[in-house]
Amino acid sequence: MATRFWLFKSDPDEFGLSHLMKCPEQTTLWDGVRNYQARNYMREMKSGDGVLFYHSQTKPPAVVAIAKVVREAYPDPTQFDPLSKYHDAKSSRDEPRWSVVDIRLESALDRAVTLPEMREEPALTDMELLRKGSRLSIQPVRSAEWKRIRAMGRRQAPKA
DNA sequence: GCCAACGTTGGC
DNA sequence: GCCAACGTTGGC
Repeated sequence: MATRFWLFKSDPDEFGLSHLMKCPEQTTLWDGVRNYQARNYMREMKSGDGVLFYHSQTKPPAVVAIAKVVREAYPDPTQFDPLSKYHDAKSSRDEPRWSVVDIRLESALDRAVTLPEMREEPALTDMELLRKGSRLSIQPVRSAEWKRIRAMGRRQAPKA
């Protein structure tokens, strides 16, 4: 199956690129997702899939790094932990409700690709991220969008 | 800080 | 199974 591409939103106040860079092997499990659609996307992911690492709640919000999926979906341990804010009493170990994948940082972009820039980019007009009211924290990204954003993130912003 | 959009919950 | 109420997300 062909490599697929995804966008992961993170709130850098909670867990952003600087946190990911400090993780052992710059790898982390993506825990705490409590939205079924986002969960289902994680369950579709394959090792090697590409990840756009996005900071929300920043001024401006922006894609800041490239990562990749290095472990496919498995149960989110926080759902079983009564002390976790992600604890889910309705989930059971026999039938875990929530999943995680592991992602590893590949590289920070040379320059952040901001949301307003993306809105101005004709090649990106169909992106889920740019849809009004789009709140999904994990979204599929088309191959052409992936390439375009990577190009925009190189040292010099190319002409549109 | 505001508020629109969205998902979830729970009463009926 | 509908839908109003509520909580959350996230850009602005």
